[in-house]
Amino acid sequence: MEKGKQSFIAEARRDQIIEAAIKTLDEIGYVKSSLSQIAKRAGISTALISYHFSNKEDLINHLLTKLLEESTSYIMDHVLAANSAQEKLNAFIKASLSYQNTHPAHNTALIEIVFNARTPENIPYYKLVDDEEEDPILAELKLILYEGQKSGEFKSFHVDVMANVIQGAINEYMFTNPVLTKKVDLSTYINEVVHIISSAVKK
Amino acid sequence: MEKGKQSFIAEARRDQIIEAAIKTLDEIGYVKSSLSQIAKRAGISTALISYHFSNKEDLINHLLTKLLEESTSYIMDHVLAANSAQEKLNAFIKASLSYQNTHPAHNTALIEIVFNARTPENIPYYKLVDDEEEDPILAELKLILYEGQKSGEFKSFHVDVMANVIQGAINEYMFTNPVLTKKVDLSTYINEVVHIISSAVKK
Amino acid sequence: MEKGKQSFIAEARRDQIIEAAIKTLDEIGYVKSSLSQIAKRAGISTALISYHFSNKEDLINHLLTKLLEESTSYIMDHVLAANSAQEKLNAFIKASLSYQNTHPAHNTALIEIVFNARTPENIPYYKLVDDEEEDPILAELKLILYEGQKSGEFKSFHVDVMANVIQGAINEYMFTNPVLTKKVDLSTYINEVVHIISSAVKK
Amino acid sequence: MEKGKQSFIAEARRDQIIEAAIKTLDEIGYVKSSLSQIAKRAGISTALISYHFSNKEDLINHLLTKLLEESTSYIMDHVLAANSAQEKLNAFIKASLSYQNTHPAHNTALIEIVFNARTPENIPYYKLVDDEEEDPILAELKLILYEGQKSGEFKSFHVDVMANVIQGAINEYMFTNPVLTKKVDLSTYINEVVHIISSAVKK
DNA sequence: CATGAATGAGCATTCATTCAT
DNA sequence: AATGAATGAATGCTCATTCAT
Repeated sequence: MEKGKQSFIAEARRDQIIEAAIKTLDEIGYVKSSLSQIAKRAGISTALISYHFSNKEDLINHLLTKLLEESTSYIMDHVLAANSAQEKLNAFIKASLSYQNTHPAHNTALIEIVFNARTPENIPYYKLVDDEEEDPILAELKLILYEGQKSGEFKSFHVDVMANVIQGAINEYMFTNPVLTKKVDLSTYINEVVHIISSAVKK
Repeated sequence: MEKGKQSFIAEARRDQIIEAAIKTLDEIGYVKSSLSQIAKRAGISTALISYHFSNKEDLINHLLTKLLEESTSYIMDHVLAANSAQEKLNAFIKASLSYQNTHPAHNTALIEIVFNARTPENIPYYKLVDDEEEDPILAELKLILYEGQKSGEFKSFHVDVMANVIQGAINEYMFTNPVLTKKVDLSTYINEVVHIISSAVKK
Repeated sequence: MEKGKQSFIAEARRDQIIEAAIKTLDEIGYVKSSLSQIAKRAGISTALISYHFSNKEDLINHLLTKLLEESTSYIMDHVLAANSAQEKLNAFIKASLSYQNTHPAHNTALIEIVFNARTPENIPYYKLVDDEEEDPILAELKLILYEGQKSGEFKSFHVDVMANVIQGAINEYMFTNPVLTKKVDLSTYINEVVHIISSAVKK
Repeated sequence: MEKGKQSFIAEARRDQIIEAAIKTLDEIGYVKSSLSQIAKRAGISTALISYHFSNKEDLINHLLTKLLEESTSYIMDHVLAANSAQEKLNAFIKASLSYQNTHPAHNTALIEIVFNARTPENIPYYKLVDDEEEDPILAELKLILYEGQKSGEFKSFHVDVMANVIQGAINEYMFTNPVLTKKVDLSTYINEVVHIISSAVKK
C-alpha cells in the first residue's frame, strides 16, 4: 500500500493546513488571512499550500466543507438520539448552541468565511449556504417541525418562518457572545431558548 | 465665517464619500472595497478620501456610525409612535424588518462591515456592536420587554434572552433573503414573527 | 494649459519607462525582463510602472509600437528621398541595414519582443507582424518592386518572393552581427547586398 | 554490462524528455515552457528531468544540439547526393526549406530556443549559433560557393555576404509562414528562390 | 480643496531545484 | 531510476498612504 501511505502523508498535510487556516481565520479574520499568515501558523512555506491546494479558493472551499460537515454531524448525532419531535427540537437547539462553545475557533472560522467570501461572480457565500438543498441542518430543522405538526405534538404555524426564528435565536448568540455571556451563560441561554421555542410550537 | 463655509464643504464631501462607500460595499463587498473603488464611485481621487478621513478604518467607522444611527432612528420613530408595550414590540419587529426592504444597500453595507471589519487588536466588529451601551436598539428592545412585564402586559421570561431571540428572528431574515424570500415574502414573515413572538411574551 | 503640463509629466515618465524597457530587453533579453528589472534601470519603483501602464502586456505593446514606428519612419524617410525604383530599392536596403547600426539597442529590443512575446491565445508575435496590412515596411518594399516592374526598370520576377529574399538579406545580418561583422563591416555588407539584389532585379 | 543497460535506459529517458520539450516549445513557446509543462507532456515528474539533466540550461543545450544535428544531417544528406556546385546549392536551398515543412514542430522549437535562450552572461543564442566553427551548415554553404567559384561555375562575389543572403532567404520564409504561405506555397517559393539565387551566382 | 505621482508592503502564484524515500 | 514533498526566490499586480503642486 505504498500509495496509501503517500496519500496519508498528503492528507495529513492538507489537514494541518486546514487546521492552521481555521486558527488564522479565528485570530485575524478573513480579510487578513493571507496564505503567508496561514503558512506561518502551520510552520510551513506558502508554496507548500499552493502545492496541496490548487487555489486559495480551493483551500477555503475545502475548509468550509469540513466545517459544515463537522457541525452538521455534531448536531445530527444529538438529534438522532432523541425520539419525539419535541425532544428532537430541544436536542437540535441544545446541540447547535453547545457546538459554539465546544468548537469556538471552528465556529468563528465558519462565520468569517460565510460572511466574507464571495464567488467569482461576487455573490456572497451567506446568500448561498442557506439553500435548503445544500444546508442539511436547515432541512432537518424543518423536518422536525413538519413531523411534529403531523404527529399532533406541535400546533399549526408557518414552518419556514418558525425554522428561521429558531435558527436566528441560535445564531444570534454566537455573534453577541462576549457581551451577553457576561450576563447569561450558555446553559441558561439554552434552557431559556428551549423554553421560549417550546411554548411557541407546543399545542 | 470662512471656516464655517469650509467645514460645510468638507462635510458635504465626507457625506459624498460615505454614500459612495455604501454603494461600493453593496456592490462588491467588503473585501474588494478598496479606496480606489470607492473613489471611482464618488467620482473623485483616492487621495481626497485620505484627505477627509485619517484612515480607511476612520472612514469605515464613520460609515458604520451613520448606518447605525440611520437604522436606529428609523426603528425608534416607529416604536415611539406606538403606545402599549405589545404595540411597541410589534412596531419594533415590523420596523426592523421593513428597514431591510426600504434600505437594501444600506443594510447590505451594514452587514458587510459588521461581519468583516476588525479592530487593530483583531476583535471582530460583530463582537463589539451588540454592547448594550453602544447599541441603543438593543437597549430599547429590552426596555420594551421590561416595561411590558412591569405593566403586566407580558408574562415572566428572561429579558436578555428574549431580546436576543427577537433580534435573531429579525437578523436571520436578511441573511437568507434570496432563498426564503421566494417562499415567504416580507409582509408574511413580519406577520408570522409578530404572531410567534406575541404569543411568546403575552400573558 | 495645466492639463497639458500634467500629461507632459506623465508622458515623460512613460517615455522614460519605455526607454528603460528597451535597455532591459537589450541587456538581459525578453525572458528575464521583469517589471522590477525595468524599474531598476529606470530608477523607479515597480508600482510606478503599473501606475503608468495597465499591464505588462500594455507596456510591451506600447514599446513595440514605438520601435516599429521609429524604424519605419527612419526607412521611409530615406526611401522617399530617392527617385527611381532602383534608387528607392537601394535606399531601402541601405536604410534598413543602417538602422541596425545606428539603433542597436532598439533593434535588439525589437527582435526580443517579436520572437518572444505571444498573444494571450499563444500566437507568437513573429507570426503576426509580417501581415502586409500591419507592416508598412513590407508593403513599401513590394510597392517599389511593383513600380520598378511597371516602369520597365526591373525584370519579371515573383514580387512576394523577391521581397522576402530582400527582407531576409537584411534581417539575417542583424542576427549574425558579432561573427560576421568581424569579417564584413556594415558598409561592405550594404554594398554587396545592393549589388546582389540589383543584378537580381535589373532588366 | 549492467552499466551499459542503465545508460541505455537513461538515454531513452533523456530522449523522451527531449521529445517532450520539443512538443512543449512548439505548443506554448519558450517563455511558458517550464519544466512542469515538459514533464506533463512526457508523463513523468519534474524531478526526473532534474535527475537526467543537471540544469534547465543543460536540457535546452542538449535539445538544441539535437535539433541542429538533425536539420544539419537532413540538409547534408541532400547536398551530398548532388554533384556540381550549382546542383549542390540548389539542393541546399531546397532541403533547407523542405525541412521546415517536414519537421514543423522541430523547426518551431529551434526558433523558440535560438531567439529566446541566453547564456548566463546574457548573450543571446542567435548571436552565437552562426559561428562558422559551430555551424556546419553555414560552413557547408560557403564551401559550395567557394568551390563553385574555383571550378568556374560561379562568378565572382563576396562569399560571406552571398551565404548570408541565401540563409536569409531561407530563414525569412519560416518566420512569415502564415501570411506568405497563403499567397506562395513552399514549392513555388523554392523554385523562385532557386531561380533568383542561381542567376545571382551563375557566371 | 483637490489631484496626479509615487512608493513600500503585501498579495497569490509559479518556478527550478533539492532531498528523503 | 523515480517520485512526492518541500522551499526560496521571483513574478505581475493591488493596496493604503504620502506628498508636492
